[in-house]
Amino acid sequence: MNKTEEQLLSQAGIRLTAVRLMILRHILQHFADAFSLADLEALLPTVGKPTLFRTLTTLADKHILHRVDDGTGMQKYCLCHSHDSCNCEGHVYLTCRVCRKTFCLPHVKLPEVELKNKFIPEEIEYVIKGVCSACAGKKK
Amino acid sequence: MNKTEEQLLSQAGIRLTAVRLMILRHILQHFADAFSLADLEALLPTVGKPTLFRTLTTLADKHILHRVDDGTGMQKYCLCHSHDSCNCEGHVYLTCRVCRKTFCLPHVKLPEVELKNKFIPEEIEYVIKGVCSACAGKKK
DNA sequence: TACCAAAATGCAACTAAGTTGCAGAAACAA
DNA sequence: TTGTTTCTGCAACTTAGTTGCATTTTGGTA
Repeated sequence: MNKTEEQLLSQAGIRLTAVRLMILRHILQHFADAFSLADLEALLPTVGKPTLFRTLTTLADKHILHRVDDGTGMQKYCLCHSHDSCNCEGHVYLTCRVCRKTFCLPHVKLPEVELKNKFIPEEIEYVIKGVCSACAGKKK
Repeated sequence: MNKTEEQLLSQAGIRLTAVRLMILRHILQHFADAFSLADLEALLPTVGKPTLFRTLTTLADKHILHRVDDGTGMQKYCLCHSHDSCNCEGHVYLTCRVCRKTFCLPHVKLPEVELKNKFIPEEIEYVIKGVCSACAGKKK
C-alpha cells in the first residue's frame, strides 16, 4: 500500500514542514518518471529554488528519491519504488534523446556484470538511450 | 593493431589540423579511462577551452570518442575501443564516488534488458557507482 | 606558387544549472 | 511561552558548457 507524505518523511527522520509536505505531495502526484529541479520549479513557482534543491538533496540522501544521471546534463530524480528496504542496487532508465524525458523501469530485474577488480559496487544505473514512442511517431 | 591519429581523423572524414592531431595524440597517450574537458585542459594549457570543447564534440560525433555520463556532473569522454565497426551499443563503467574517476570496462559483454514499450534503443550505458580499490585502501 | 572559399581557432563574453551565505521564519522541546 | 535548532527565501556566486565573431589555417584551384 502507498504511504502518505507524512509517513515517508517521518519514517526517514525528516522534519515535517509545510513546504516539504507540499513538495513531496506534488512529486507523488505528478512525477511517475524522472524529473529535474526545473520541472519541480515549474510546478511549484511559490517555492524558492534553493529550498527545492535542498529538499531534493535531503530526500535523495534519505533514499526517498533516487538521483538519476541520464546524460541530459541535468540532475534528475525519481521516486524510489521500494521505500522500505531500499537495497535498490539497480535501476533501469530509458532516456529519449529527442524530448529528453527519462522513463523508469522499476520492475525490471537488472542483469549482473562480473567485476574483476577490487571495485566495491554500491549502486548500478542502466541507462538505455534512444527515441521514445511518442517522438518516434512524430517523425524521425 | 593501433591506428595513428592521422588515420583516425582522416577515416572519420575530419580535417587534419595541427591542433586536432596534438589533442588526439595526447588523448591516446594519457587517457586510458574516461576524462573530462577540464582534464584535457590541464594537459594542454596552450589550447583554448572552446577549441578543446569543439574538438571533443567533433570526435564524439564521429564516434572516435564516446560521451560518458557518470553522474559526477561533468561530461566525460573515452576512446571508443572498437573504432572500425562502432556498433558499440553497450558500455560498462565504474565510477568512484570518492575520487570521481571513471574506469572503462570495454570488454565486458553487456547483458540485455527486455523492453516492453516501443522505445527504440540506440546506446546503452551501464554505470556501476561505488569505491575504487585505491580509495578503498586509503580508508573509508 | 598565388589565390580564394571554407573551415578551424582563440578570445571574450554569455548561459544555465547548481550551490552557498546569511538573515528572518518556522518547528519543536522544555 | 520561551529558547534552540532547523528550515526557508533572497541574492549572489561558482563552474561547466556554449556561442559570436574576428583572425588564422587548410586545401583546392588557377
